[in-house]
Amino acid sequence: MRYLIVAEAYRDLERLSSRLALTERLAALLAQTPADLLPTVCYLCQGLIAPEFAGVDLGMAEKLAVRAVASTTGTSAEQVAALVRETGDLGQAAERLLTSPATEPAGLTAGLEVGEVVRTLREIAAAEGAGSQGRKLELLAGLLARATPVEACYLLRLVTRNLRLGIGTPTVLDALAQVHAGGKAGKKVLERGYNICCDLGKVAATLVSGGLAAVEGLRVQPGNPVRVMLAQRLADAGEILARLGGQCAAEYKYDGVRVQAHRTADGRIELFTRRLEEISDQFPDVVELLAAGLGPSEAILEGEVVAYDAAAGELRPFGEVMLRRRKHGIDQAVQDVPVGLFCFELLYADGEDLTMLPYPRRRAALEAALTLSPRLRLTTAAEVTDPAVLDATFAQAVTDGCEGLVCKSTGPDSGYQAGARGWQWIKLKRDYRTELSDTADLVIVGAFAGRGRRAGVYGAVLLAAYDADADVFRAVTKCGAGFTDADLAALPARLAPLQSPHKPARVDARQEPDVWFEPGLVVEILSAELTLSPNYTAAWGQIRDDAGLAMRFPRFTGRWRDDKAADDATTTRELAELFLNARRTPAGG
DNA sequence: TATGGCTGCCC
DNA sequence: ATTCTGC
DNA sequence: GCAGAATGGGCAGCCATA
Repeated sequence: MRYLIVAEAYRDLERLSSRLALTERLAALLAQTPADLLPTVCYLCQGLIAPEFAGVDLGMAEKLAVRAVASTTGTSAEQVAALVRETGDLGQAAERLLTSPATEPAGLTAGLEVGEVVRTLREIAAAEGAGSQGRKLELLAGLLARATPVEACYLLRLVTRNLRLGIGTPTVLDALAQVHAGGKAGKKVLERGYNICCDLGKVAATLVSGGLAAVEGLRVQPGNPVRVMLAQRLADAGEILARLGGQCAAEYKYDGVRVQAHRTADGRIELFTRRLEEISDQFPDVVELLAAGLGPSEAILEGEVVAYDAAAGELRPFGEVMLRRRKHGIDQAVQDVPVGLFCFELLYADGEDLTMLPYPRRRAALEAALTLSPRLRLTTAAEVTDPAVLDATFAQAVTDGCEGLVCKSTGPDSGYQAGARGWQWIKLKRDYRTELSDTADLVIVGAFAGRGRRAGVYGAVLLAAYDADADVFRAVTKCGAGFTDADLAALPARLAPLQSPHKPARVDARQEPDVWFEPGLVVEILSAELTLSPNYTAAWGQIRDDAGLAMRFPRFTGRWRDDKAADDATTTRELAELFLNARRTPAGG
């Protein structure tokens, strides 16, 4: 099958926006795909070359791809990068370069085969060791040299993991159902199949070879990760309870790494992250905890791995558990950063799929399946029916060092919805509630060119706090979330008078924005918390010698502080105080 | 051998 | 992770 | 309300290069 067929389908998809039309066009592509290539084309439509949990990393992304484009088109990497900045899309930039008369010796571009595209990308993924970057570059450049401009465009978007077609896995499932399962009716079955095996190619192959019945026959199986259930967000206790039918189980939301632990029939224990990465090697202590404390001979359970001082009963911040995400020096790291596993779900036990059971029964089964120990624990949970009690529970959770609560439905609808972000689980976090959150009024000192749908406007801004002692503005975060299209459209005009050809004298930042601005425009920024930062210079040295402050999950609140001048902005001293107060009293007032 | 850029993956 | 937008 | 696509900080690993 020619890759051009796929690329042209992509081109059509990109121009559509109605979901029905997208599904229709995708179905047409799948319908003309030979059965043996169907799994591959499904992966390609997901922006993958293998199932997520296969662990295939290209080790190549935009920067290397830019060099490959430069090499193929006989331009410089700087020129390609400039075009990327202008168009907001490497695929488009390459397509333009390949189409220009200077580089196109007409007719020489025979085009690619789907098979060779995938084979070559796998070869790129496999390349490692000295000289591997050059090899990856060569391989991609080789493909590009024979690709038509449209093929090059989507090949590059595939490599940069940014297909931008307006379709995701749910739409591919829709299309698959339409083509091979006799219409929309099959969608639910396919969805379920995908959610429990996490392999769209396998679902497609199963469907084609054995029909819908075969897909229905796919089973949850220890050793094969299940797509995790996700939570909605809400800021108000009353609303949450209303959504959950007046009653919920409020569980502490720990700030760590979510893991899905599998014990297979042979007794091995494997840990997967929420994005299906295998991380058993990084947490041998967690594997041991489960080996000792997990009853069922086969099981799938979920919990949060949290840096945890068991002796003090103290939950440690997120950053500490991240130090455990390493490949080398694990033994030392295990000693340096002790962790606990706080369990909250049991999906499978002793041959039985529990995902259809309502939450209370799963929780009971979880409790029965575990022999708890100081580091192997259950999440703190409470049945709640009163908004005031929910608020109090929330406050306690934050005081105890948690992010907040996950409020879970206890009703008949409370099965484990693999892969779904439904309303059976609702998150309540401190920063969702403006009155409890720390906002800062920060000064825009720079901006970055937008990508994709933000091409042509700024995609993010560089923000600084005011160091009143030095009369300098020190960078504290970038921010691109929270801006509406209208906000973004308005930004260039607001900032134009402040634009500077170089970093302004009163700005202290290590980042290199595409455009600098004299401090003048102030915006309100909300964040989950302040963190120590090796990259941002706000309050540098005030808390720790070699660190400044940055923001976790920054977003624009929508409030332009036109009433404030730059030196009325939040000061670095105030940020330092906020940081220190947050550490002493997690409840924050 | 040390450093820095890039990548991938946690949140 | 959070947030916005088109359907 | 779903699905998709914008965007954040920061760490470790790997490779290229000074």
